[in-house]
Amino acid sequence: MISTRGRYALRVMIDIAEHSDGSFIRLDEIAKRQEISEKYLESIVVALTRANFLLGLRGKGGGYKLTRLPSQYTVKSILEVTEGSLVSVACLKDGATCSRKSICKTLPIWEGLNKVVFDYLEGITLHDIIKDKR
Amino acid sequence: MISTRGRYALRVMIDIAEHSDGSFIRLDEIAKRQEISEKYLESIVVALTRANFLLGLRGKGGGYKLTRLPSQYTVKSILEVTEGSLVSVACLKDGATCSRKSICKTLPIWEGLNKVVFDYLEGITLHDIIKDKR
DNA sequence: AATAAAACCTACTTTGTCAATAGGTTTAAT
DNA sequence: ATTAAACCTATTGACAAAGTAGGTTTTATT
Repeated sequence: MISTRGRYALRVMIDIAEHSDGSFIRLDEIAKRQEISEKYLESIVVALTRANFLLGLRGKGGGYKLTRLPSQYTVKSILEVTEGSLVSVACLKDGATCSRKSICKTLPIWEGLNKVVFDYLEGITLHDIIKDKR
Repeated sequence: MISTRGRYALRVMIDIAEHSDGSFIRLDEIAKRQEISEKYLESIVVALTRANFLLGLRGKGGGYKLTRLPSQYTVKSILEVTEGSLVSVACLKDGATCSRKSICKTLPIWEGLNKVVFDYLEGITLHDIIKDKR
């Protein structure tokens, strides 16, 4: 299940990619366009900035812009930065330890599911999403 | 994200499919083999029984058995019965209403994700899981 | 230098769901 | 009559998601 955090993050990235003409874009503009609470967006954008997905400029005339080309952002990377692990099942989380791991008949199913999801989300970039519009 | 409910349900179904010789299998045996709280399993098995995935027999000598062949249960169907909607994103839930639906650039992505997940889980049956063992 | 506008930071609250537990009731075989 | 099983109802505790509130720092402009 992908939460609002990740979904909003993707919408922000798309919004910036679409409206970017080299200058910085203010968060309140994005919030208005996307009809999302600016305060909530703040916490999401922080994650994107810390991961160097966005460059933030403070003060008057400030805002955000992309640090790379739209084709360099996969949907998967954006979701991972904002949601943490994208893994579909607790058994596959990083520190997960399970005594039945070696005998579990369902584990391979979850690994397969994971792969299918990852491959799909890795195959889509910001560029793919905005290309028809701009 | 698939929760313990659905994952346990799948393990129960596999367990019954593997140990079934036509007779009923007691829940406390399953719970012991699978190392899952019997009480918790109860609430899960109720859902499977109500959906006619299992047949329950009360009283001495009672237990559970499958109502169909293992090849007739897809992983998707088992998860859906126990987890409710398997949908990966709230926007796609049944009653979901969103004013941005028609203009949303991310919606097609979630629809695609859904399809990928559904197709994968629909392609695996109980029989596929147990076939090498029995 | 003062001011305004923007990002940035910290903490809190509310809500809801998951996971599990507890204790009792009904049914069926012996 | 007794025992063993499924079945039913209610409750709890923990945790995370979603959002809110209020203040601090940085930068451009006047």
